[in-house]
Amino acid sequence: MLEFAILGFLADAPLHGYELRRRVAALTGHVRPIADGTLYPTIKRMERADLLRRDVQAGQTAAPRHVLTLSAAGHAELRRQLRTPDELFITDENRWFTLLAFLHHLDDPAAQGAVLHRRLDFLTQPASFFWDGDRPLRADDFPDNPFRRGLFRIATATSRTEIAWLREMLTALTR
Amino acid sequence: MLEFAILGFLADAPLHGYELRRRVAALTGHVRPIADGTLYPTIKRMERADLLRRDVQAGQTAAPRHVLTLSAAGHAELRRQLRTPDELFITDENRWFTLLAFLHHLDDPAAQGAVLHRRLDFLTQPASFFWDGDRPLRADDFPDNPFRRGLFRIATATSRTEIAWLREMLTALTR
DNA sequence: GACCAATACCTCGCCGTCGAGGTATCACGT
DNA sequence: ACGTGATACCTCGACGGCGAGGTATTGGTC
Repeated sequence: MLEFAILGFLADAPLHGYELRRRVAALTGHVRPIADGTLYPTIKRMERADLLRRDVQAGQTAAPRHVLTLSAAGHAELRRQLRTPDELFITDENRWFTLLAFLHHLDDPAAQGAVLHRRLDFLTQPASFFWDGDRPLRADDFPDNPFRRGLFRIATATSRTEIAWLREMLTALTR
Repeated sequence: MLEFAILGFLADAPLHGYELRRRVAALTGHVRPIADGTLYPTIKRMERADLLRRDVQAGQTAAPRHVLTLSAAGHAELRRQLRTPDELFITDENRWFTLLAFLHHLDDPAAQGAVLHRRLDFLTQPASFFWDGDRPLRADDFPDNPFRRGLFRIATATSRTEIAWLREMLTALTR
């Protein structure tokens, strides 16, 4: 997840770790802040895997900045993950949003459309938060529980908006 | 997270592990399926912490079922977590939805209202997925990136719906 | 009678993330 | 000259969750 976000942001532009941290925090950290102790080991791991290059820039600011640049292998890995994302990236809203933030890096409208289609399929499947055996429960099944009713109301509104957008996008992409 | 969902479902009714697994999967697994190897060790941990009791029911079905019942300490722990949730439960949509699913177990309208208010405060804060220094970027800042525009459109619609619902609920709760 | 799927529970090793600590430099106020 | 806050990077122990394995029983099929 974090690795994916790093690939995405570095594909936008080379950055040093601290700035990367701020951007990742804004994108996902709005929701789930990212710790120092997570970021730097991840960068090291990606460096060892040759996904990125590190150029130390001494001077200027306080501490020497390590400017991170995506390698060719890094670009390839980003495109691979964008083209064939894990199921979690389709179903988990946090991950899906991150995917969407970088989908423009996949320079192939058909492949982009395929990804959007997977999300649309997921959203249009019958689903519920609660079941009675095989019967999906709805808001009306909780007349005395305003919180669960709210849950359904918010989820329905969100998914309607997104489905509408996905249909628009798919029409535009295949035209 | 998983522990919280278990507390919530067992507060609804005593369940055996397998059924618990299905319910947790429907609530969060819609988004993030939960593995066997996560559930059972968690149950054990909670049993050791006296949050729940286990009664083995031999016979009937295939393997002997372990019916799990929330203890008084378990109920207290659930209420404690509902009353003073970690920040992550307010900001992360997945966690927030789980919280909402069980907020009715907090039998105190004022405390319920306080939790809703925290969420409302979070949603009405200025926020963006992307920043240019201190300036939050908007959909119009990405004229050539339909995916990021979509991101903004979906996020805005979701948050509007939820804010409206929260305001309604808060009026109803304090009346 | 043999086989297989479904039910139900369990173990273990691995990995990503967190949180609390630490280091060093520069800018700024007093 | 001194302290403080911001910048920037790093380490390490702990923990939650995953995935791949395993066991045992029941009920149905060939």
